[in-house]
Amino acid sequence: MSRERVRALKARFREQGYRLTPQRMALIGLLSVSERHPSAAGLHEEIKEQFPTTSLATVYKTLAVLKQLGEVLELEFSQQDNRYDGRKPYPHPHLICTRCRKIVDADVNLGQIVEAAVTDLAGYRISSRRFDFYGLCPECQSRA
Amino acid sequence: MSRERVRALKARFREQGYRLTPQRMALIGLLSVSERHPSAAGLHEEIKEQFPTTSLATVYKTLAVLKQLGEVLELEFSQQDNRYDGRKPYPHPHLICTRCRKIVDADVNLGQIVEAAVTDLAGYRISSRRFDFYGLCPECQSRA
DNA sequence: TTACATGCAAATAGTTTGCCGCCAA
DNA sequence: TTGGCGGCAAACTATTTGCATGTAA
Repeated sequence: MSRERVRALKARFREQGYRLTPQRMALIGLLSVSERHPSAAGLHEEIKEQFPTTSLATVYKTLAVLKQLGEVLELEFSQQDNRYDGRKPYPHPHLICTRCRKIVDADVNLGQIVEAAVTDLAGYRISSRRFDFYGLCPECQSRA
Repeated sequence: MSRERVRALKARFREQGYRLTPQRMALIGLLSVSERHPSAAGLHEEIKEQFPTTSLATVYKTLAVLKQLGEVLELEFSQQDNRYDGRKPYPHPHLICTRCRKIVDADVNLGQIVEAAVTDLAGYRISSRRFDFYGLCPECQSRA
């Protein structure tokens, strides 16, 4: 539940010696609620509704802190905004619409399926993984 | 075998009405051989050994053609160079070292394992997928 | 011959950084 | 009180684009 997630994130900030500024609390609140895997720019737009002077740089800097704490999952893209998940900061599969760029969680536990196979694969120490599915969401299919 | 791959790629260029310039043939040759998932800049460096005047823009433009033909797999990253695979242009899992950035193919057929589950997942029409594993390669582990 | 490709340079865009003033602890 | 933080602007970097020249077919 998002209220708990907010509390947990604030606690982690405090215990790691990071200051809890209004901007950071706002970002934590948004990330704890959003299921839409927002971009930094999107988060910035939302935060400005509460704190109009907030800069995009601050959003990026706070996301960097959260990444370092392992409290946000970053989905990298090369020519589009990266997308962030603060509700489920651990690797999990997504459904990514190649048209509208909507990202939702895939309801299939691929992690467990291949867990045994990937913990020590070819001598690698696996620390993270990325299972993404690209395709058209139902809405875009009907628009086509 | 890479000689066949070269032939196939040249044929596809011709049949699609694309010209086979020396630069393009060099790039096709490199992509058909390289198992290291090179970056555009890396390919540019290699091509310049054969054709010193070749520009990076031409490399990108030719990669764009190959992408459109579905003859190269592009692995996107946000703050590092994208990486390309012209030998196996279809989705397949990789092992990506988070330290040295080396990328090798993962010898596990995840695609087949979850094939049935993902062809029509949550109403999406899946067209592509990305299964990447991040971690330390054996070399980097021993250096740590 | 001529439409398409090359190569240069400039533009683009997401992200990061430097610096100074400010405020959370 | 004070060292970390926010905000602004500039820097950075991978990639894309525009255009004049060159060349594959």
